[in-house]
Amino acid sequence: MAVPTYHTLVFAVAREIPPGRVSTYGAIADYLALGSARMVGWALNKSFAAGHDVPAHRVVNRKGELSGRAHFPTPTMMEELLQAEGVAVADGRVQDFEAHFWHPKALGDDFEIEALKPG
DNA sequence: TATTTGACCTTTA
DNA sequence: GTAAAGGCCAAAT
Repeated sequence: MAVPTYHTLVFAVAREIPPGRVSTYGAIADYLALGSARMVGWALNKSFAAGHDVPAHRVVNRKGELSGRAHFPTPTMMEELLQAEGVAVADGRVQDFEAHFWHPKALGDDFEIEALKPG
């Protein structure tokens, strides 16, 4: 966390995703205005390996599909967590995805500064 | 130091 | 309308 790399920003934004809401790789990438959506998913992959407490289960692809479920400890963990938060998931897809969609921009323009503050 | 990979998105045929 | 390929850029090997 000492040096704000791309992961740092992705982790910070992912952590700020409110429960019961889901975001997309493109939304995070667009908010960060860096790299591309691929990097977001790639960064989240390391989130578990690095032991970060990042709610990666709240991040899905543009179609609302749980594309990253296969990378979780268990393939059903992602779906279980979302359902536990009140997000309806069926067949590996988020129901009413647009209704649960959440854009990082909702945090405000000062978030990225707060995220980089040492804590 | 150079090459390969990656939980995606957008555009064109 | 569906299908395929390209583009994006950083991190690990």
